[in-house]
Amino acid sequence: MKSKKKVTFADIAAYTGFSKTTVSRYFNDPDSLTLENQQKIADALTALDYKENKVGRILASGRTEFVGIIIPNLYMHYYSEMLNQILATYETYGYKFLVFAGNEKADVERKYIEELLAYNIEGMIILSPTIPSSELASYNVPVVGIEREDQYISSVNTDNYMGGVQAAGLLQKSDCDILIHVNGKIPDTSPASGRIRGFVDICEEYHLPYELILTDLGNTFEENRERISNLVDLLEEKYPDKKKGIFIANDTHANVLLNLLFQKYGRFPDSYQLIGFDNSPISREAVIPTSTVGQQIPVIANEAMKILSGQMEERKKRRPAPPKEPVHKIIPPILIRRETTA
Amino acid sequence: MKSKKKVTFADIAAYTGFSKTTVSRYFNDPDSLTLENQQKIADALTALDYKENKVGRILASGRTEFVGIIIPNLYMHYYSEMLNQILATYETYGYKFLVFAGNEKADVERKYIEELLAYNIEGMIILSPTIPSSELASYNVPVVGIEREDQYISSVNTDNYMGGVQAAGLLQKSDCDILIHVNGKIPDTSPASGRIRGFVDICEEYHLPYELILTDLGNTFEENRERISNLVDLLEEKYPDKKKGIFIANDTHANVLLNLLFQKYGRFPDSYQLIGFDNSPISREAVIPTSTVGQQIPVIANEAMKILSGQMEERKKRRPAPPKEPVHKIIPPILIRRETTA
DNA sequence: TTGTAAGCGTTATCAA
DNA sequence: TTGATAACGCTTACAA
Repeated sequence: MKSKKKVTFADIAAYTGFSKTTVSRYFNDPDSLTLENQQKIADALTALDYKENKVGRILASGRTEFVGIIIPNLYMHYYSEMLNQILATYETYGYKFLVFAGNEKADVERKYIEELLAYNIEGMIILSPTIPSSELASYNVPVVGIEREDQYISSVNTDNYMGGVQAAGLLQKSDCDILIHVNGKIPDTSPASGRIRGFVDICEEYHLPYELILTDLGNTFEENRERISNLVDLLEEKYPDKKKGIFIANDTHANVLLNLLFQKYGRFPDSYQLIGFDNSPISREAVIPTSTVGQQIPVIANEAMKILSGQMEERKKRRPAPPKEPVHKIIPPILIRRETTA
Repeated sequence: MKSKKKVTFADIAAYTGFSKTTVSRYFNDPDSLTLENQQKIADALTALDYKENKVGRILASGRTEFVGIIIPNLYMHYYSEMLNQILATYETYGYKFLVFAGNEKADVERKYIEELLAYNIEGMIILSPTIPSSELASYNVPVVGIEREDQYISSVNTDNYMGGVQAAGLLQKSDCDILIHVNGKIPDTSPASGRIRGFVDICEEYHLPYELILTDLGNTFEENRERISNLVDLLEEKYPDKKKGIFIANDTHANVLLNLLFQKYGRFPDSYQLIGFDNSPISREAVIPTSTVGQQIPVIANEAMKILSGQMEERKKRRPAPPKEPVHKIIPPILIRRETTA
């Protein structure tokens, strides 16, 4: 509405009679000015309604305080909640976030990374599984991956193995006749594959009858629904009089399964036990609150930024320590018992 | 891994024998160079492995191609999906997004806006209802609001009035004895208040018996659940033998209500009809697919960027047109009939 | 079609 | 404790 031109250090300098340098110091090392002069500059700042311009600062100092985020999408609760928690670290670490949703297309994500680099981002957090960590590492910028393949980059992951152990253990306690783990076809390099190993190890250790159903459950809700419906038919045919303990890949799928059972029986039948993964909102909001292996998303988000910020700060030092080996932080899951298990 | 120092236009200029200006022109107006020289520069670029640095460009040109987004949170589907769709406009408009989740605290959001301004963002999209549009307008940057008070800023909103009309119309068709609209206490300035007016107008026009229940339903799932449970008790007491047609504030609340009924009756009872608002994923993933007044989120996101980009481009012109009156775009909702209405 | 030179708003270096 | 001056990497008149 009012002033067209922006107020700069030069204006403040002219107004106060100091040099631009002194004005700069007021911001970056105020103790090096006398209190009196600090006050003079402070007054000028308000008198002229100075607004800081970080672009000049970036150019001169090379520090953008930008962190790039590549996320597969935001319609899955897991990702949106993770992004939410990462954004919240702004209060702690002060880094701003440039966010791209890559939709798991490698070339698209590559383009986004180029773009991020052009803005001199200081680091990246990668949730998308698409681009191999070897390539990410070659960009020569601190990178932290979350729940993705992480051989050549630092990462924060849920202890998926323990999650599988917890799930199998819970089903064991509820006297199931047969334990079933339903999941997609997960590559061994993905942290999520640990869930399967944890589940199997417990079943083997305690000689529990179990079955692994590793099959693509589809990418849309309709596909999920149809395939899980088929699964239910299959299980009821194969184990008609048995109590079935099901550990399913995530809470969204658990919800689909639960709804199918409810529609069929009007309640959650005694012949089933069910446990999901993630502790997504849907697990609480389902027709019956669903048991789940909970990921500690706020903890994961904070650890990721802690590691990243450590690496970014290291780089800014006059004589940075040589880049260390990638750090891999494992966060334990929290078993959440609700109404779909005894 | 390799080069420490970055390659700049000066390096390209030295390598090719051209000036920095010519190199710059290669990027911004390539046709002004001979094809031969274009090739020379292109070769140098790859030979030296040049990576663009947009910070210099921003400083010199004043154009950041940044758009700031202030969003209340990401755990509500509506917001995360809207953000998803806004991010997707990058492919069309090329603007990058700096995202903050403000959690509806006015002073926090103000701080974020200051921060955004310091990075010379060219425009803002505001989803948060917290800061009055009069204040947003005073920042002197193009602003588009979405589903919030918008007197002094441009905006894109769902046609909430029509949504209320559609909901009441659908309930009317299914022969309900009493129509009930459940909503929070919405200020008249919020676009969402139109839903109430649309609902009431139809009821009045067709002389349908109706009741308005405008009460705070709480901010957490547990609060929602308790208050909606009380609501059900109330309704069953007040209208024991009547067919109740309920239009409720949003799909999350509709889901809570639906689950309560299912737990009570083992199915969706004939004495109810139910319609929500938004077309959130939960409306499809509920125990019974739920009817809803659908918001066209991708359309809204695109319109918002269209309006914003128009205003931003206008500002860049040599002689910008005087800032016009705020534009208010209304997007019709789409009635989605599923299994909770006849 | 190409070049010169002056910025853009800070910070960094060296001197005073 | 303060200041002059030179970057930072690019764009943009204006000239040639």
